[in-house]
Amino acid sequence: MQERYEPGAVEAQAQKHWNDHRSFSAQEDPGREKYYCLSMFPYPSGRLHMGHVRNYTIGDVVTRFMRMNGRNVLQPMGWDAFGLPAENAAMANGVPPAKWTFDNIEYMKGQLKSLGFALDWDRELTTCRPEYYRWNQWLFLRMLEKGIAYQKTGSVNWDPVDKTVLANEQVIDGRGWRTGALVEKREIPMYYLKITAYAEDLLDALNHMPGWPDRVRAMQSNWIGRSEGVRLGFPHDIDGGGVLHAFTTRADTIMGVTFCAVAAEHPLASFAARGNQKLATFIEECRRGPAVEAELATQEKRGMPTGLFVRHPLSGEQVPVWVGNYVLMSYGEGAVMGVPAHDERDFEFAKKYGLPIKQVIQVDGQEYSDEAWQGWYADYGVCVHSGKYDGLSYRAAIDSIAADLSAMGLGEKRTTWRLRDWGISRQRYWGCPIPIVHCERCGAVPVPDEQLPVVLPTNLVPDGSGNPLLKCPEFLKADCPKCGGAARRETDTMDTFVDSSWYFLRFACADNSKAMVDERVRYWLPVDQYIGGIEHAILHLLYARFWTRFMRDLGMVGFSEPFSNLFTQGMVLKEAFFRKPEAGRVEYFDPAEVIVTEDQATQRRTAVLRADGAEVESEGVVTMSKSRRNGIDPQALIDEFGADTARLFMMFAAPPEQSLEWSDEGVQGAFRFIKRLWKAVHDHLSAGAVPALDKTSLNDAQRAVRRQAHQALAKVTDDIGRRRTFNTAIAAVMELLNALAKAPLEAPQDRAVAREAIEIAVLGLAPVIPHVTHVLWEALGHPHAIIDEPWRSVDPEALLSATVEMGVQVNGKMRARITVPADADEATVRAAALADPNVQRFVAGAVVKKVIIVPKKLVSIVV
RNA sequence: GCCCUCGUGGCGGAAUCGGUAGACGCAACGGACUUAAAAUCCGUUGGGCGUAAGCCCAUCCCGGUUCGAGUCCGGGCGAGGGCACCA
Repeated sequence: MQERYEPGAVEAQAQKHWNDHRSFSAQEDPGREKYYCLSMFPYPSGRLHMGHVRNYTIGDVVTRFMRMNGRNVLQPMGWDAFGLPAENAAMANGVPPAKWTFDNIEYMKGQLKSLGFALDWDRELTTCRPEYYRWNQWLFLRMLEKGIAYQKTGSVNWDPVDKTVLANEQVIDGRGWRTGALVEKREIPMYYLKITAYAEDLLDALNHMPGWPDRVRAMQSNWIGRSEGVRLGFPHDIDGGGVLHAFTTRADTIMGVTFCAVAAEHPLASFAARGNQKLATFIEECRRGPAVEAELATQEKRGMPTGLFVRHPLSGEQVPVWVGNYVLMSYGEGAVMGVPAHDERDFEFAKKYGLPIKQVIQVDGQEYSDEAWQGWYADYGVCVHSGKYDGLSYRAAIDSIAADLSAMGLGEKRTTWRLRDWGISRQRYWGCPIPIVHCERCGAVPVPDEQLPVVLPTNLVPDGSGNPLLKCPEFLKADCPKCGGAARRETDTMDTFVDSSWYFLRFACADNSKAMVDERVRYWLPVDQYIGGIEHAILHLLYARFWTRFMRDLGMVGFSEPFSNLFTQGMVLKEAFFRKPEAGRVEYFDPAEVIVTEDQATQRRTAVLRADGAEVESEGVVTMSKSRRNGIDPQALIDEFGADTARLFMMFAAPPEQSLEWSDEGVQGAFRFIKRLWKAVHDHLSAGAVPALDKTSLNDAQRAVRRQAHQALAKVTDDIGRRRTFNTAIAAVMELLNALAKAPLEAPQDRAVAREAIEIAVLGLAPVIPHVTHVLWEALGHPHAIIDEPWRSVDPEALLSATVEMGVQVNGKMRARITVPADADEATVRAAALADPNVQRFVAGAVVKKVIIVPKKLVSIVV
């Protein structure tokens, strides 16, 4: 073999082997246990970013490991190819989104290939192709039939200058990103998917998903947000009389109601606004306010009285009705009962507007006072100043109050969900057309199955002023499927989350032009290991779970959960720098162009731009993104050091589940390690013939090397196979190589032991750095490629050791280390510990009260 | 604001079920090789005290449980992710 490690030649050689042998083309084989390893498919944004490299390397390590462990592995790849960035690029460059997208796919596919991922490219799919998205349309029609898809109005961000709908991302400080115009909200008809019909199923199943991280299940559970409470009615005589409904989880505080607050969109608000100009203006302001929940929740709480009153259902007292900007029309009843004494938001609201505060819950005997209030007012306690309910605790009070309300017909227990139905209509061009035709006579008519797919034209270039489909007569013109008359095609397209809600099924049968899924789905699905960014913990994963359930109910798939095991990788972060001019938009700068200095004396960090020497501000260490210009291009890394170094570095720098702060240092270290591995194999082979290992004749030093090798193998196997902590697996092999460098190599059995250790090191790293290990394995004289080699099992005999080292604590402080025979009994260990001179110093003259022995680890002596 | 996660040397991180804190790597420093540099190899490296044996301090902060806490519990501070039209 060559003495020098040359990544270019090595990687070409390995990749050629995999191509020539079609190594990663997966075949259904009922006789073999399958393993479906899937990484979230990329949006073809132009080039791979570090998040991709991290994601796909994790998947590839798992794939190659499972394959070496005998499983029939499928690892496919595709493109999440519809989306907003393509339209933005089109506007900037005048290129149709389709061309931009396909060019990006071609480039990124080349990048993925150069990284040596074990992908089955025969199953590649692209969501912007009609062969794929026709099934979005087909299933949408099934949803319409089942009442799971339906139409209702929803509100959108409207840019009055460009006369177009904006995504939340395109609204900056309440203004359109291109025009700077104040964004308005508009109510328009949209299609919704009734995910709430599956809320209970989606929630309950979370308890039976051991392969998912707790944090993701917790996030989904909170998102679905089941709450048990009471729906109350406040009767009134307004507008002919009626009942104002409000939902509460704290019915025990009902006697503390001093006002009611309704959302700006609530009918009572609209009623009161007639003839009240000030109120109408206020409601209009609320409507214009933020649509994003994070902004809604942090904005100042404001309100205005409607001048209307409702009656308290139990006391009959008059309760004023206010409009509050913190009340959400989309949750519960769009109205809340205001109990300032026992709800933080109500408290703030009441303080601001001078509304009365009435304590009705007592916690640990505390009485209301302005100063002492915060910190316990929302706690559970017993009812006070509540008439017949006095003295009742939370549960008892709710039961009693709900029963009384129910008897009066003014309330009942009810479960409310935070989850809302999924609005999928997008007023955009580059997405899957919604298969609907609008007919003057027949209304909205679904496109019949035999007319699918409704094909999106690929030659349009959006200009920022509305959906270009509206100006495309070839697309717009249609015949009504019902009456045959002239009709207009729906121009809204589907949310791109629809595309990604079922692509994992399609990889099993990407070539089927007759059906959405087929029997191959039964073999491959569910996905055994799904890998993707933590940022998808809620939306994408929840939508996919919902979509799968709908297909299950149609009998198309035989399972409810599409992903048996989920691995959420951390984000790749880097510091971002920006300037915000007095007027105008924030401008970000490439970190490579920023010089950061730290003043030792003042501890003050300053960052200046290389170009003009003036200061820039730091946004902190945040996700790499195009908009922040803080991304590092992995291609430079690959070009300079090769794919193996890029892969090794990404896997070694941090545990894959944690966020990873990018640093340029360390890449050299990864490269250096591969060179050392290469040299170790080269030197070993150059040293001459290696005899067969004779386990019975080994001396202590040889046994020690063997033990270390098999300990490393055990750790690598567990770290990759179970724990997915690739960083520690790599560290274990590094330790082995360090030990080997110091081991004697004179005797023939020295070399035999070294050969075994080297092969373990090469095999153990094969999933991480597949190219170099491919070439090294061949150099070691093996007839099969390493990718076809079975994983090795640990020799338990090799792990045996005659002695162990144990720590000795006296009163909880570490005082000595002792070496005892591995099979020593407790009495022996105890005696050895007490005999240690340093232990004696601390024990002498005291009474030994207790000795705790943790076998092979620790002795704890209490005196 | 709400939900979730994280916080350990100069830096990335290790310590897997409450049991020897700092594995492995980076950086730095010292040395070898070299005319020199790069590359490579060897060594040192949490802080303080001590000639040494060793001792004290140390896992964001405060408190608790325990023979024993980086790990568990309560409270705080800081950072990151998500918040429904970015993907």
